[in-house]
Amino acid sequence: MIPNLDAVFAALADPTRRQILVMLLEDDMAVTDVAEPFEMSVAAVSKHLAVLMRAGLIAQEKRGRVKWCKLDPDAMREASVWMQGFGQFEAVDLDAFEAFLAQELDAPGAA
Amino acid sequence: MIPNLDAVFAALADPTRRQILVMLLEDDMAVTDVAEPFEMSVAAVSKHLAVLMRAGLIAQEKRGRVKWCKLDPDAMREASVWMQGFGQFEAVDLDAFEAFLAQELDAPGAA
DNA sequence: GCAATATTCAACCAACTGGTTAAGTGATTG
DNA sequence: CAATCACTTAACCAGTTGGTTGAATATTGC
Repeated sequence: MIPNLDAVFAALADPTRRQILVMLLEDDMAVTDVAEPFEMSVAAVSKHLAVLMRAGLIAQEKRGRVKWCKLDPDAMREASVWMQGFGQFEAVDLDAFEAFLAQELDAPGAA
Repeated sequence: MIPNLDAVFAALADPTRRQILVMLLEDDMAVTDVAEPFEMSVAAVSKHLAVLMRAGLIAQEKRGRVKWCKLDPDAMREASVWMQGFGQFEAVDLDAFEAFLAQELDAPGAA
């Protein structure tokens, strides 16, 4: 799947949406509960969730009349990978970092 | 400095601006040269550069009548740090990763 | 079946975005 | 000095965004 960086970054550019993502980091939530801490209508939050959906940042699953929202970390990871070329780890030896990652992926949790 | 995540992500949401950043990864460039590969006016590119400036993603320095543009990686690093909580390294042992970073920062390039 | 709940849809609005062209501002060069 | 070059600003335009309210659509419980 080609990550739509336009949609991902545009979705992340709004503070309400970023806060929603942080909330979903804690736990999956219903739309109404996502909307609760915000001083805006449920319809507005529903639109924000649609934006996050289109960007692939969250997934939604309808059970009964409740739609559960959960993080979908793939899209953000893709965006993060795109960023890594820009000096994020400039103080770190990149080859060693890649070797570290390879080792971790070979024997996860073995460190 | 508090990174303005709104501005950084909004700036990254446009493909023209991302391409400009990639170009600047190669080398610092004058505004006219940044504009050359794009099928739009220099004025439009100048506006894109202003957006990247406001986001802190690039720096500009005027020498004579030429304004040189260079990457300023701090803002993107801040945004990247924000993202890291969202499962980016979920397949990786995070404690080991932090230890790796600490070691790298102690003895940079010694690996 | 009816009322309440959960969520979205539709229409609307003000503000912002990304582009245009034309004019303005400095710096350089002939 | 005058023309040119590098770049920004201003005014404008169409399309998008982020919010509103009110109606529509399921689903659930009494």
